[in-house]
Amino acid sequence: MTDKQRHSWVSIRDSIREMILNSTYGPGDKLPRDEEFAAQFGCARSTVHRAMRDLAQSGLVERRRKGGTTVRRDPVTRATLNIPITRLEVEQKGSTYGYQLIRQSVQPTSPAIMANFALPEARPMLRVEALHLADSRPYIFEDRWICLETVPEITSVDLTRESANEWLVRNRPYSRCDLRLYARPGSANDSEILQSKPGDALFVMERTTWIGEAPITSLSAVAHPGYQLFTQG
Amino acid sequence: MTDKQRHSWVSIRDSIREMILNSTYGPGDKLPRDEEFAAQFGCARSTVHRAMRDLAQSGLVERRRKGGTTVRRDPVTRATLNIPITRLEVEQKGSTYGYQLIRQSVQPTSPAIMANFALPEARPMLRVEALHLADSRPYIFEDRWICLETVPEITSVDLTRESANEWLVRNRPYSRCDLRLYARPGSANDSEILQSKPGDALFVMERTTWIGEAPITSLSAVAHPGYQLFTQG
DNA sequence: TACATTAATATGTAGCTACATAATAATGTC
DNA sequence: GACATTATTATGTAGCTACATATTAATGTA
Repeated sequence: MTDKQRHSWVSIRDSIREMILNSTYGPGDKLPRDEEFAAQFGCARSTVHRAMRDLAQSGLVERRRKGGTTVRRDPVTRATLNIPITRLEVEQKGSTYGYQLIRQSVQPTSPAIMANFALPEARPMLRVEALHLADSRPYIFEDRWICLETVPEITSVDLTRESANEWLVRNRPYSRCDLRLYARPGSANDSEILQSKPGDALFVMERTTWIGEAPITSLSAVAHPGYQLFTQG
Repeated sequence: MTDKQRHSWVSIRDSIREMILNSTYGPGDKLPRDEEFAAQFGCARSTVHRAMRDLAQSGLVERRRKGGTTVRRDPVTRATLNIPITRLEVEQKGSTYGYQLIRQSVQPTSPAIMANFALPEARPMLRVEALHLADSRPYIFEDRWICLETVPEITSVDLTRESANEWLVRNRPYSRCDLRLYARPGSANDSEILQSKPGDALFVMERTTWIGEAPITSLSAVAHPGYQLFTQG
């Protein structure tokens, strides 16, 4: 009795995931070809393909041309982080956003920033240190380097009024973003800026972006004690 | 001269992104319909659709049926975190993996864990405290709660030999995963287990997973001082 | 046997059609 | 004018065909 109802790729995906879950296909096993699954489910290969692409993206299976599809031996947890503009993050929590430029100057790239960009030699960059506030309390301190060759217009932006964070995100989409997250103890300098106590544990987000091969910006954002980063399911 | 060469959805996506980048379409603007773009580029609507889906997923545009496609006013940085099994993470760094069960006992759900699962009432859970080691040094300490109703088989697993982390990830795929990341100062207890100094800043990853509506596990993983979490671009 | 060449194969992509779905706009009725 | 009903519209999905691409397997040759 061939079922003639249409099958959504979501239901196909769930069926295949279920089979992997209940060990019909175990870790390392090769799955049937898309065409076979299509025949089995009574749907088109394109529908199976869509389902498979999703399973591959979520890290459950691996696909290789000619090699076929295999269940990953070492499943990974893949989570998508949503990092909004800081102002919006603050406002969404119902707080009043504040912004404060601390320092800005043109400098040659520091070794650490060169490493972030994987640059072989130093380039002129604008270094901007600024503080984001929530209800007048320090929220996130950012130490940002902006590549002047890639973003020359930044010099004509009044960074005392508009944060570089916001200007860049609105005016300079990027094609690649590297992220690094870690914790570090607050220094004396942190204490002063973030009004934290020395010895507080601070959450640090380092972000480096490119457009094509050209470096845009690299920054380290240090959050106030108690800050938490969530996934948006 | 209509170009009859085939256009890949990647190149279409890049073209549209480029237009958004160079302000042909600004934040909040409505983009042309897929069909119009297709005519403009000389490709099929499905190709534009594929490109648009990618742009929507990366957070640059928003799509709504009938409403059309608009450039997001508040672009977000979307980054995908890859959280592998701890053993593999350690081995991939070239270190020798070690594992040590510290405690395990059946307990009613603690209020904090109930909140993570959004459970209205307590359920019997297996609480497992274990330490992952890299080259015999503490790497990550995990305090895990496993729902016995959803995963009854866990009671027959010898958790002194195999980590719950590994058993679950191999045997219990999840459909939903919530993640929370933050920093906290090390306590005296942490110092003992992680061999950290009191006052060290510790990186904490809290992870809660479900299969369908059923809770699987909720854990807090505390990493050794110096631990960093990366995105895999 | 060793190595280069060729064939086979499973996934990946582009293009088309047809229809589904959600959200807005237009319309009708009281 | 207020509200329910209906049409319109842009995206979303399913199915099909054809071809591209990467990789393995098979084959041929020295």
